[in-house]
Amino acid sequence: MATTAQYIPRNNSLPSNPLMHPDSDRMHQGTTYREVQKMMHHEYLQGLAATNTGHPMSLTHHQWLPTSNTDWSSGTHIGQEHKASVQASREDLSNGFHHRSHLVHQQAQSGHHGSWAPATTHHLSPLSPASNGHQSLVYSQPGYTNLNAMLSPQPGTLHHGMRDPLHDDSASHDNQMESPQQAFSHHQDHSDEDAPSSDDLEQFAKQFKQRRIKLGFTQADVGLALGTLYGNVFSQTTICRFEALQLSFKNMCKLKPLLNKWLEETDSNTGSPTNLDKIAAQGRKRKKRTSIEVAVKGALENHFLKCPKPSAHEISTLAGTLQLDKEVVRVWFCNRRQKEKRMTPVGVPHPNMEDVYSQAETPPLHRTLQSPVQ
DNA sequence: ATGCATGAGCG
DNA sequence: GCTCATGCATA
Repeated sequence: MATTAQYIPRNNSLPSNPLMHPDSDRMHQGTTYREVQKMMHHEYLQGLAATNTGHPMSLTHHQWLPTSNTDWSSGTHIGQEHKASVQASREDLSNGFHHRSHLVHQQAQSGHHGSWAPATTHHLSPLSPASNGHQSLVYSQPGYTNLNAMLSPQPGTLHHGMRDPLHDDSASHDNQMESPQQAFSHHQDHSDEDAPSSDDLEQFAKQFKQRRIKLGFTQADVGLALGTLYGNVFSQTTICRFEALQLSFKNMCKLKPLLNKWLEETDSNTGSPTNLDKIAAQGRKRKKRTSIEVAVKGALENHFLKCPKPSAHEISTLAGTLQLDKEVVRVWFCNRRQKEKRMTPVGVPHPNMEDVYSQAETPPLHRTLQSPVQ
């Protein structure tokens, strides 16, 4: 029953009601982003400018598309004054050379003030008693990279290496990496928010989650709060993925400052009212989620292993064979590829176990650590 | 927590 | 048509 289905009847709330305007997170006119802008310098935002300049309005009208012409897409929204803004970084700053440069376990800050640098080794009791509150809940950034450290990872620390830049071409020859960023030599300027390392992110995500829970917020709350505080609303999904390191490195970098800010703010004024102003439901029409059978999924997986990027023709063929819609297959591959690019690639539950690769034939995966989730 | 989906931006 | 950020809907 990989049946897909029709459109969703779900909700017919109406469009014309400007009051609750659901989405809005997609069209934002920059407002607060200056805030973010300074936080994350360069490229992350460059795509920003082009926010809602002009959408080609779906060239492809899928049947399931909107009947409701509603909001989304038709600008007007009530802005609550803040409304999103950032979102930027849409494009893959292929020129953005420096991301991933962090991969080099530059657990920098060798000598001095090694805040939480050494990663995974000492962050065990992060949730310090709220009593002291300040102190170092505010995760400071590494600030600068110690070149020396970069070049020589300590023997004991080279554990995970998430998506490496060089990809083992063992199986995939096609993968065109976006950019050849060379790890070093990226000047790290001052500011305060510089490119965090993978370890930084992992650490932060972990602590973030702990604090969040301790403070009694759900992932959805946080997503909403970010909207009210900084103008960027995020869904529960995104927060969840952030905590689980299931976003791309770049995306993690982008979100971190925001979440960090929320964290600071939130635990500084403890007991403050939970800004829960739910925004109501959405009115977007979406194709109903296709449920692909396990067997079929297996087949897709196999194809993926052989060829992560099938041609259009290949997709149709496959679609025909599997009795799926071509579009569904195409999207499946896109999603599958995207998963592979996350900080925590597909199935890599345990950080430890260094011996797995002895017999495992894990494809293009490089294990990463990702620890127990919740 | 995750699977499938949408859409901007970019060739 | 792809990548990438993001999210609705669902398991």
